Amino acid sequence: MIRTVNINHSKKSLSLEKGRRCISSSNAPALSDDELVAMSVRELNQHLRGLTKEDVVRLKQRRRTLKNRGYAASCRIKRVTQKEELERQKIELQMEVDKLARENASMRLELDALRAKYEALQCFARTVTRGPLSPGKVATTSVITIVKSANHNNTNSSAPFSAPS
Amino acid sequence: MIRTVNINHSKKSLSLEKGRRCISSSNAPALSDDELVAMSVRELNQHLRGLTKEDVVRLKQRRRTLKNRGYAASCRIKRVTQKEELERQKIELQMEVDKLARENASMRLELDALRAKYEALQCFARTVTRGPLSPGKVATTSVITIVKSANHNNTNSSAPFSAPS
DNA sequence: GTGATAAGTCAGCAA
DNA sequence: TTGCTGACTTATCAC
Repeated sequence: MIRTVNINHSKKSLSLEKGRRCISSSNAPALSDDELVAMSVRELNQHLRGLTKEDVVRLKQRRRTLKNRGYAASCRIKRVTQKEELERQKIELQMEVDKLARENASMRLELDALRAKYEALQCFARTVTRGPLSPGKVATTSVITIVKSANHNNTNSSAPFSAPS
Repeated sequence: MIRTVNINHSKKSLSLEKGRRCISSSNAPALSDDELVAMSVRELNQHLRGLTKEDVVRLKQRRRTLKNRGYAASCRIKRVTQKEELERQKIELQMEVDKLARENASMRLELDALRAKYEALQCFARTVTRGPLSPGKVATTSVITIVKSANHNNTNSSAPFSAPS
């Protein structure tokens, strides 16, 4: 749904003279939309001198309408800005989730590896301590074997030296 | 910015008869807005018999305008729905971030504790192996090799049998 | 023709 | 009075 929007929608002049001054029914110079909308109330009152009460009302109404046009525009801009902001925050959060998930995974690996190493060392320590007779070859073999299969067990078996949390 | 909106904005009837049938300039019964907008083209054509070309155009235009009114309404609804959806997703992501961060923190603690335990055990193993008898250099060397492959941590190693965490 | 949407108009609220 | 926003109308686009 791609839409190529014409930028032609803008500035429907409320004065029928395409945004430039003109001579109204009286002798006062009329105002362009831009001038009228940018004018302060005090300035406006000065331009109101010598106009029909009806003309005054009309001019004020035109000013109000022009102002409303601007309000509507800023309202729309605000709306899209807020939406973009929400989307931006969403992307940001998504990236944070990804980052944390990666950290999490790598820590989990590290934890598992360390657990395996710990168990291996613990096994080794056991053999060493309870076998004062022939500690040599048996111990070495044990350690190497365990290390090679070092990924399986998750939690601590109660062991002589361990201090489980 | 809480606004109590009047639900009074609705259903400005394009037919000037407050939404009920009336007798038009010809003898055909006029249609309410709801009827007109819900009507299929075929049904509409049947109601168009015996009307001025001008009336036909007017009726079709009225139908189009009524349709547009509906389109505008669904456009607004869609807009707020999407915004709510974005906010919902944002909250969801935020919760996921929190959850992952908690997991992360607890794993980090666990990791540190395990590292400390590992170091303690390692210390102990070293003393035992190189202590009383000379129990085979091979075993000792093996252990030390494994120890070196452990990613070195800064966590305080304390007494051999202490139970950190 | 039908549906959607940007811009503009108006009503009505809030400050 | 000023600013904002919901509903409506109109113009315009895509299909």
